[in-house]
Amino acid sequence: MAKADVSPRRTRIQREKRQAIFEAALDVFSEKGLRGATLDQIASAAGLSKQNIVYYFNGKEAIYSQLLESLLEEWVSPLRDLSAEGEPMDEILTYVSRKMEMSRKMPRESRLFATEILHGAPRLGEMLTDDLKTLVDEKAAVIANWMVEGRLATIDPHHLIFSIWAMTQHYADFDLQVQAVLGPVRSDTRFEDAEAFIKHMLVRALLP
Amino acid sequence: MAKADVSPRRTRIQREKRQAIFEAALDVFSEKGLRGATLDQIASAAGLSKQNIVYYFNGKEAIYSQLLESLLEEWVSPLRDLSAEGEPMDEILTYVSRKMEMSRKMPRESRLFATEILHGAPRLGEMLTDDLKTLVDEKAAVIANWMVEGRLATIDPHHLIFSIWAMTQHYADFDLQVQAVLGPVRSDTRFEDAEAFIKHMLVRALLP
DNA sequence: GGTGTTTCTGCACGATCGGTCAGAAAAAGA
DNA sequence: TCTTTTTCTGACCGATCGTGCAGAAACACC
Repeated sequence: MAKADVSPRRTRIQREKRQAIFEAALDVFSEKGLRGATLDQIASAAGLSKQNIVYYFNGKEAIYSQLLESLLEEWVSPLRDLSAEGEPMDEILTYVSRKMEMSRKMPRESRLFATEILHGAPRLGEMLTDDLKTLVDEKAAVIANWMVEGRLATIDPHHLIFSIWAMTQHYADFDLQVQAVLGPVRSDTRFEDAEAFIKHMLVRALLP
Repeated sequence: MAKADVSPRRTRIQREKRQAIFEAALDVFSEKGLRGATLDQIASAAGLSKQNIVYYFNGKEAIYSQLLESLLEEWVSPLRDLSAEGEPMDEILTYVSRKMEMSRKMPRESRLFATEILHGAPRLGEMLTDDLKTLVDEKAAVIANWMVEGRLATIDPHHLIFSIWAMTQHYADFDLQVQAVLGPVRSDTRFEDAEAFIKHMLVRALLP
């Protein structure tokens, strides 16, 4: 589907500049959205001229699409790493830890995906119904199996995964609201507190 | 602050047209965002001309701001109705029910607020740090008191509220992803299943 | 140093969008 | 009915934005 570069052969300058553009685009797109962002803003943030941006990417949409695509694999890696071989509760709590770490360290990526899905995800489309669904179904089956074995309490594995997504990503996507409500005093430990809270809830819900 | 109409005196036509514009704007803004939406799209959706839209509102931003403001009170009403006089578990589960009902019946409003906060909420600002913080602090205190009285297990009330926001709104804001993952088969009961799941988790977490 | 390729810029076009304004049309009030 | 106010429209403007293109500048290779 992706008409991606048939020749991934890139010069040093191409690699550097493309990376700089990606970094700048992540900044601008995550803050303003696809339509709110302008090529000038991205160019300025990348320290390049607008025309030079167009030289490396065929237009604004191309940057956006390729940026999304380049981030997708890392974005779902925590779930992919959830292993059927591990200790059930450990695996799930590790998953929560990694998701919270991403909310802390990659809020721009979280907001980028959130905005995309929120607005219809025209650029993800099959990625959701195919790849993501397959991955989630597979991991849900692993969790369901743990429940059958009596190693976890029985709850719906799909909604369990949804609830982990929701709670962890909430602290990235809605960080502004969280900070506004918590105030400056309690806000300095909000990520640690949130992680402890989520894990506490999940342990209570999942202990056999 | 709001230079809102000093005279709320409105003719019948004004009321009807303003309402039609609000309805159309909610459609367009929730789908495309503030910058992605155009006056022509709103006008077309409202069955009016672009100039007529400008006649009733002073520009696009004004529609957006007044729309947000007009929805805010209803949006937080479920939390406002959480009563210290009620039975603790009932009150919290009723709150979840009402939030899920809003995700089901008011997804446009949910996405509108989500996008606004996600992108910095320049139009809410003090509304969050003042009104919302006050409301949440007040209700968190109510819940904390229930815990002191031994009527609920002790967990952090603020993060409890955040987790309810996150889980319930997830099914509105990320409905596309939820549907993609669940598939058409399981998706028809997704709201009922989600509500049951969330309540189950909260009961487990909150039972003394 | 010469040559071909890659990288970058100046210029400018066309499209879109938000907003203005005079005046027409419709409604309300007398 | 006549007048006043409200409502609506057509024409248009300035600004912004994405994009194309010719050619300059920088670079790589021999």
